[in-house]
Order: sequence, then structure tokens, then C-alpha cells
Amino acid sequence: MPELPEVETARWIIESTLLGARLIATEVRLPKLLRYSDFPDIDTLLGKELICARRRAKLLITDWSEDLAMLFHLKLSGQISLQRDGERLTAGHPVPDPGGPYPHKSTHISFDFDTGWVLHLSDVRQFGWIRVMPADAVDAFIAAQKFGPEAVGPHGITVEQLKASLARRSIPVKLALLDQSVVAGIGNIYVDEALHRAKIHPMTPAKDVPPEVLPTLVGAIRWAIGTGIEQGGAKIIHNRAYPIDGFPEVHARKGETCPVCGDEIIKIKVGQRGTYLCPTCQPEAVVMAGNQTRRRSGE
DNA sequence: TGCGTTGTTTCACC
DNA sequence: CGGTGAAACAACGC
Repeated sequence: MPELPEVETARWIIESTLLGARLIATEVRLPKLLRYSDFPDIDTLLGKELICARRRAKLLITDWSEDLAMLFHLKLSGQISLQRDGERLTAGHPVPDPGGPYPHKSTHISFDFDTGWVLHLSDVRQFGWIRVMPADAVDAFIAAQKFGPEAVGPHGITVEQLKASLARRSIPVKLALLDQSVVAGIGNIYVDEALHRAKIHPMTPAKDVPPEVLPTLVGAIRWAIGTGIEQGGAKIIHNRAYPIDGFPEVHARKGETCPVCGDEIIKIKVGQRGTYLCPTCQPEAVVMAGNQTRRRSGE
């Protein structure tokens, strides 16, 4: 379930280990992960130097010498792991045996660098992809994704931007926030956390979130994503959260107690998505005074 | 063993 | 054209 914080952690790990390193060997065990690649033969990158690691939304972008770029999308269950001697740095979805040796069953691609670091890409579900492409085609590719403002950072979404995006949408606010053209980088974990923090029921029609609550919601998004980045991503295995310092507070914690009010966290479906919330902190939208109210017969 | 899983795309329809 | 809701899809673990 890599979302912005997990991808940002992956970016940071690559930046802090591989900047200036040269690729000297590759092993591809599952070529289909390169299915969208302009250069299906990964050895196009052999001998090239990694010069930059950046991120847009949930896309991880690495820039290489000789005008090449390699993009990763980790999708549901991708993971990158860097190893040298006894040291190991990992970001993304946990693999079944995190302490075991790499490569393992779901490590599909490995890169050896001249500095001794080895980059392993693992993916239990195999939905992720890697694309090697000309550097000058990256901007157009990203533009085509129609990403909205980032969730955090210098170009993080503003209250005005969010207000404009939600204004005429009747879909549940949770689904609007998962729309990458509204705000880029949020996924199912952090949207649950942000809505709980802002005390908004996920089913609330997007346009019905009161304007005075929008600054709270933007703050809650920054808090959820920011906390995720600080922690190096969230650990969710088989629908169960393994919180660090109480975070995540609700996601994948059905039946546990809400840290705010002590009520029991419940799980519902919102647009096919498993959704966790506190029924006390996040009551269903109340029909406002002045609006027409309806009563079922028999009440 | 069929269900659950998520980010993303596609489709029919209003 | 754009919003909506639902389905599809990738493949695996349990």
C-alpha cells in the first residue's frame, strides 16, 4: 500500500545511498515489471550514474547520466531495499519474511552499484512497474497523469485549492481525496487518518464539508502525511496496523479503541474501499437546520 | 477455495 | 464535457 510517505521514504533512501553511484550489474527475474518501459532491456542503464531521486505523487523518479530516467510505481505491494555489508534500508510494503536474506521469492529485480550497494525491488502482488525512458520525455509523461497539488511540501494543497476541487462534487469526501487530480499522493491509509483527525465522516458528500472545516482538513492531511514521512511509512500486514507511537490511529485497527474518545473503531465500505473510523468522533453528517428534513413513515 | 486487497483505468450513463 | 458509480485488472496469501 505504498502511498506518498512510503514513496518519499524510498526516494530518500535512494538519494542517501546511490547518488553518484554507477550501475555495474543487473538481474531481472520477472521481466514483465518492465512492461511499460521504452527500453525493455534494463542493461540500457549499465555503466550509467544515478544523479537524482525525486518524487511526484506516488511516482518515484530517478535521473541517470546520458539523459536516461527510470520511474517506479510501487502500486499495492512494491518495496525497495538497499543493502551493503550488514546494512539494510527498506521502504514500501513489507515482504513476508522481512528479516530474511535478499533476494527472496518476491524480489524481481536487483541492481549492483560500483559503491557496493545493491538495490532490490520486491513486489508480492506484482502490480508495480518500472519504466526506463529518455529523460526528456519524463515531464510530458508526468503532465499526462493530471496530478493535482501535492499533499505536503512547498507546493502542498491550499485551502482555496481544496475548496475549489470539492465544491461541486457529491461523492463521499473520502473518494474525492483519493482522486489524484484533487490532491496527489494520498491513499487509503492516510485518508482514513486525515478524516479521523479532522472529525469528518468519510461518507460526507464532498461539497457538504463546511467551509470553516476545510482549513482543519488541510491541516489534518499535512499531519497524516507528515507523520507518515517521519515514521518512514506505515506498517500494515494482512489488514492489521502495527502502529508506532499510536500512529496510524484508526486505519486497519477495527475493534481497537479510538485514542481521542475511547470508542470502538469500526470498519465500513466506502466505494469498495475498506474504511476505518471512530463513530463518535466522526458522526454521520447531520441535516442542517433550515434544510428540508424527511421522516420515514412509522417514526 | 473463493475472497480480500489497492491504485488506477475504463466504461456506460446522465 | 464532466461527474458518477461500478466494474475491471494486475496476482497472491490465507
